[in-house]
Amino acid sequence: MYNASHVEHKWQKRWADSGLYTTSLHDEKRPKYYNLVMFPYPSGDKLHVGHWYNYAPADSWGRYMRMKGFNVFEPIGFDSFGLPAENYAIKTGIHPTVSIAQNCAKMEEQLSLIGTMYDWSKKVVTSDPEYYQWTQWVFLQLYKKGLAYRKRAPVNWCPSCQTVLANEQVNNGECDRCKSEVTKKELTQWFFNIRSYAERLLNFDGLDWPEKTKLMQQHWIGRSEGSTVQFEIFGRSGGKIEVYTTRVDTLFGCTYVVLAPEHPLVGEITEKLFEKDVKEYIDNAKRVTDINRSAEGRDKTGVETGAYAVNPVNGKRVPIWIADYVLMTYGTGAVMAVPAHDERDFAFAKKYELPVVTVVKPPRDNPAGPPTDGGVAKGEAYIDDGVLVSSGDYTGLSSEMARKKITELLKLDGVADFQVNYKLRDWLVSRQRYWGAPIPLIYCEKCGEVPLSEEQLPVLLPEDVEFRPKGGKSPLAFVDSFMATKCPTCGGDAQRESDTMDTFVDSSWYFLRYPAARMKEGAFSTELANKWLPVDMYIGGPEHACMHLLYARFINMVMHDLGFVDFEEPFTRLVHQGLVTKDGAKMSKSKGNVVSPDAFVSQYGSDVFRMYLMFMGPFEAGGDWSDQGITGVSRFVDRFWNLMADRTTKGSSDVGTGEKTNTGLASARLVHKTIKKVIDGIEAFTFNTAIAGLMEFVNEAMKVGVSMEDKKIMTRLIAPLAPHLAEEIWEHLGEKESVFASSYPTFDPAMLMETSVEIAIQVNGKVRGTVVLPVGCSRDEALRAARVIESVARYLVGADGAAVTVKKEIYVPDKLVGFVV
RNA sequence: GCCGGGGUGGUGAAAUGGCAGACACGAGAGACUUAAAAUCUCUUACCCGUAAGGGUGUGUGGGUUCGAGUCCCACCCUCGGCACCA
Repeated sequence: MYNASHVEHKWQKRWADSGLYTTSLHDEKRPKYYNLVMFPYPSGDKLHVGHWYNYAPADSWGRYMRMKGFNVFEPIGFDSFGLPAENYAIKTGIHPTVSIAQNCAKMEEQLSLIGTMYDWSKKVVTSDPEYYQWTQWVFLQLYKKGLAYRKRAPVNWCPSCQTVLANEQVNNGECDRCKSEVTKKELTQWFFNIRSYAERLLNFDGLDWPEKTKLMQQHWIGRSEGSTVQFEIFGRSGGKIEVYTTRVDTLFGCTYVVLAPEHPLVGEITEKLFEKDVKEYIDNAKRVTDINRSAEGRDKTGVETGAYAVNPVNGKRVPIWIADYVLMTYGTGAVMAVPAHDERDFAFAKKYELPVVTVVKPPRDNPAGPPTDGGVAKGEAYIDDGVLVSSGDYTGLSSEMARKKITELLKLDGVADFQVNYKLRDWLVSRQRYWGAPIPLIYCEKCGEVPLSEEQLPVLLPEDVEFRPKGGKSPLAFVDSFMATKCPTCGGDAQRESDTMDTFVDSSWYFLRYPAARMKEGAFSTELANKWLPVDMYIGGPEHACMHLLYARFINMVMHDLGFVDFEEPFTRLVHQGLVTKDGAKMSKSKGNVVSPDAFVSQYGSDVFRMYLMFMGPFEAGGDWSDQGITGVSRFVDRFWNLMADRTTKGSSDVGTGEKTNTGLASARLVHKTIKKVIDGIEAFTFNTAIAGLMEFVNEAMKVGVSMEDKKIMTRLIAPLAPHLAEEIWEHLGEKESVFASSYPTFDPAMLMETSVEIAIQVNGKVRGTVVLPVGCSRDEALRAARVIESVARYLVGADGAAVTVKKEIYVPDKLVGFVV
């Protein structure tokens, strides 16, 4: 009887004592392999099924690569700054330093129960000063390169968390963390200029990432090619409105111009008569913005300014409107409205009875396109490209050509130019919170904004703080002993920056530090980073596609540009684990459907639990948790144990397939087939089929016995999936070293060859019988053999007993024979 | 609305265009047992049939093909992501 709990304790202790998984980072003999999982947040809750679902298969992958001969580095750490610990402190008075230390210790213990081969000597904890000092250093590097800057900007503000949120942290107008409604607030904030890296971030060359993730990042970055066009303001010499458009080909169809409510020209151009309405609209827009524009649905609103703009292409006067469907944060904050060819402009024009002028028609060679005037007649905008009409000299040009020509010509007069825009906004890194890395800057009355020097790091978080944020200021702002400092330049009185950094800054460089986790002289070792990075395999949730994964790439590129590392991309291969749900719903405390692994682990053991999670389905698909199926894996482990560890092996050294041969070939074929199936499964992250392959082998071997040699093969085969079990059997089989010091079995393709094969026989596409034929049997032989099979033959004769005409004979070697009659 | 996954037995699932449902769970029957648990054996897509056998089946409707879960077109449902980006 296999005693999982005893065996697992034994091996966990032995692994830890022997330092088996402390990777020698200077080993030159084996190729390196950096196997990384996204590090966890050390929450007070226990490790849940989702953690296991992520970490256990990731560890199996690492163990597999290790046995394949790689020197595998598999580190782990804790992403320990952030709101939950601070909110917990506000509620309970327990200091984050204390609660985080407790949580880390607890999670470390739980993580070791999984039986992972983490190299704990390289642990990083982002809230330790020895780490965040270097997060501050990273900030300074960006500052020096001109990539960190301050600006006053309307920001997403969570009234409940009293903090600023990144766009990425706002969902449906709600705060990502507390679900409160997000409002706007004007604050001076620190930003990282990630936009200047937009173009490079769009390039995924050489990255083995899921297509889906690349697409999501591309959409997030949102590159668009267009033109800026300047409209003169009628009656105001020198007054100009610059608009951005991707459809300059529709310029002749522009019937009005729209400014965002926040546009700086609004006050200047509004005519007296319209001032009251405009003011009202803008006030309203601010409030509407506060409540969240999307909550208003898609209904467009706007107000007239009374001013007019002049279309540079034809000198036509068009009214200037203000509407909140134009965003100040994208393009120039002003658009030329072409209702005939833009859905939003069309809806707006209909509502306010503005003219609709068609200037693009479907190309003649596209009969599928709308018929007459592009669709305006049908009550909708024609938004596709086509051929220009009513467009002066440009009439008859294709949209594509017209965009080029119109911009080029207007460019000569200096009123237009080509322009590429991105949806991506700069990364807002200021947080008005306590539990984060302080931004390493001071404000001096004489010298202004002064960055600290490296020697002045870390800027330590003060211990004694009132955590509750007040009025949009960080709790640090109220700690005089922290705030008051001397200017490093002039020595005069100065104030520290009171904001801390977004925790995404912490996690955007941690993978660089792991190889030199204890390093005191720098954030990371250039030498070790160049040796060990990029990360060969990065495993984590798809929810990080547009945040963490984008930020990490950005920071890594900056480090590259500064000459600290010689690779641009940090993660070569990326795999996302699927979501484990319970009754179809995401597990969450509020729903009360969180499944705790602990009871299952103590009942069945961690190997069984790990394999059950892997057996549920493909790793990337996730699945719905059910308590039931685990018994199947548990039975399998018992049978595997009984079969392998039982020394009274049946005398035969062969594992038969029911047609046992004297040569033993049949058994070898099953062994090799199993090896192939397991390897294929692991490589594809479909561990379920790998485990199924092992089950098939055991089911067969139970009947006929298994040789010592094959026992050793199977034990090595299962080792990455059930590490404790494999070690124990390995020892039982008389091996002295760890099974993970052995190599992974390989298969011989020649051994997979069958001598005979069962072939399906189809008549008119329907299977009517089968026949066993030698492999590589000729067409004639196969057809002859197929014809005489009774269940087939009767379909080849008519009612009168005469042979029917066979119109076609098909032979797919070693697969099937087909007759068409 | 747009972009991307995904729809296969009672359940989780498997299947280079070639015998759909491997491997498991559950269920049913049996063996062992004083009994139960555990274990082992057999059955288990659906319909008709005592059976032999036949028919129908991979979200729906079309198409390509000797042959489609797999490829193409249209649609429905579902899960994720984005959402006035000019």
